[in-house]
Amino acid sequence: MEEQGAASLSLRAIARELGMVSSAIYRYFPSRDELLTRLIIDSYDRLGEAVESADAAVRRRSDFPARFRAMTHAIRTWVLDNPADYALLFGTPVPGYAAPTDTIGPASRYTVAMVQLVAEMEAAGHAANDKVPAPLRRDYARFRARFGVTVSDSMLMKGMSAWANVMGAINLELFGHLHNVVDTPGALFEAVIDLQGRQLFMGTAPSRPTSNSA
Amino acid sequence: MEEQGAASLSLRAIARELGMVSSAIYRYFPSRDELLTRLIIDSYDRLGEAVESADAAVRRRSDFPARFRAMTHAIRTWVLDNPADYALLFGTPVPGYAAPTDTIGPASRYTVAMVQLVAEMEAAGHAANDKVPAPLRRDYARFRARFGVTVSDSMLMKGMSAWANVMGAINLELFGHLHNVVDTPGALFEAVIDLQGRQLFMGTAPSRPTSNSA
DNA sequence: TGTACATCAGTGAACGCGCGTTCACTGATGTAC
DNA sequence: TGTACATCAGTGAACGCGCGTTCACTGATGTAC
Repeated sequence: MEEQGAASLSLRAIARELGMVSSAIYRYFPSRDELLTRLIIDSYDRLGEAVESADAAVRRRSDFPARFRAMTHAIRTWVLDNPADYALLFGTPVPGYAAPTDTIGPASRYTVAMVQLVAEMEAAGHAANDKVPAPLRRDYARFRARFGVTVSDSMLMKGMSAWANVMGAINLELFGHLHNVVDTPGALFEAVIDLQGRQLFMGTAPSRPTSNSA
Repeated sequence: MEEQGAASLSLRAIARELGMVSSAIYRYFPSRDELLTRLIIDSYDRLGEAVESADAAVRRRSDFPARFRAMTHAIRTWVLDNPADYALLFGTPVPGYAAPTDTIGPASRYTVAMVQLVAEMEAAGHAANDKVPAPLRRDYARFRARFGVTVSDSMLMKGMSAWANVMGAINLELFGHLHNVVDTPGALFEAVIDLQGRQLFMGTAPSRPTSNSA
């Protein structure tokens, strides 16, 4: 059973799209919430898959800027190709619905992929030495434990800030906040990624003076 | 007529909240869309007002980092105090609704306030020299013309990237994407603002070597 | 100051619609002997 | 190979609900003379 279109997120709309009558859904899901959960998990998984394979497609594994570009572009491209999924995952939460714990794993996938990148950067000698507030350090310790990634607090913080920047640019574009302001959101995204990348890579050159591709 | 609570955005919910019967709304607004427009305009105006007065409260006008902090915190604070307004302004667009041009002015207010800041920074000697793609330069020319602000392309681009970063961090927090990841979103926001501020201010010291508060 | 009437702010019933959910059902497909 | 029956996938009618919208109405407030 595949729900590729996924235009609207009402049970009846999904049934309609599948060419079924609404009650037929209940043969597969006990309630709308379980259907929603499944849709959310599938969407997060497809997004995560898109980001991971974009990263994997970069041959020079030490070319971190290229990998950052590949991953962020993968997010934007996937979102533009699947605007309904974007609304489902990143739009206003559905009023009555509370996501169960099953969604945490898939939901983290695309984020962890990006954090993995900064972890590898750090392992390769890039340093970050920003002060990290104590409460965040606790959160980060849990994050590392849960997702099994080795990365310093300050590098993780940098990664999360970059994550917020990327998702913010996409959010503004997808939800129409650039209308009448920026006609070429692709160019703006490029610029944002570029500036953010600069903060991520050039500000923190490898500590060992390896021959570096600038 | 004031709709301070503004919990849900359905016409009937708003009527309920005002202690009225739903049809009474039609004495004041010809349709749901016009009501929505009014709510959106009012909300944007209150957000803009919050940001502007937070900025105005910083006495040392040349203390740009302080003003940046004041404005971004004003956005987050206002949003946390008015989550329903956040959903209305920045959540998933309402399906049938297309915002009329009347909303553009108020909608731009908080953004223009932040752009005004980078414009003043530039006037005070801060420089930005990132390459700006041609299509964005056209967009930016229109932006300057419409809002009457004097700022270079590269500085405006930096400002917009910072804007995306701030709104992204807020979006992740408000829509629950930090659940089970970061328990102290306030600390993360602080850190994001700090990193973003560093990119905005320390990367581009004033060209004239004035005595600078680091 | 008192009556007559217009205006105003809001009521309450009703409409058609899409929603999530239930329930008895139908007819095709698979399995047993 | 042929019949009997269970399982399966989906139908279709119905429910109660909240929605946006309409319409005839009510009763309080303001104004004219």
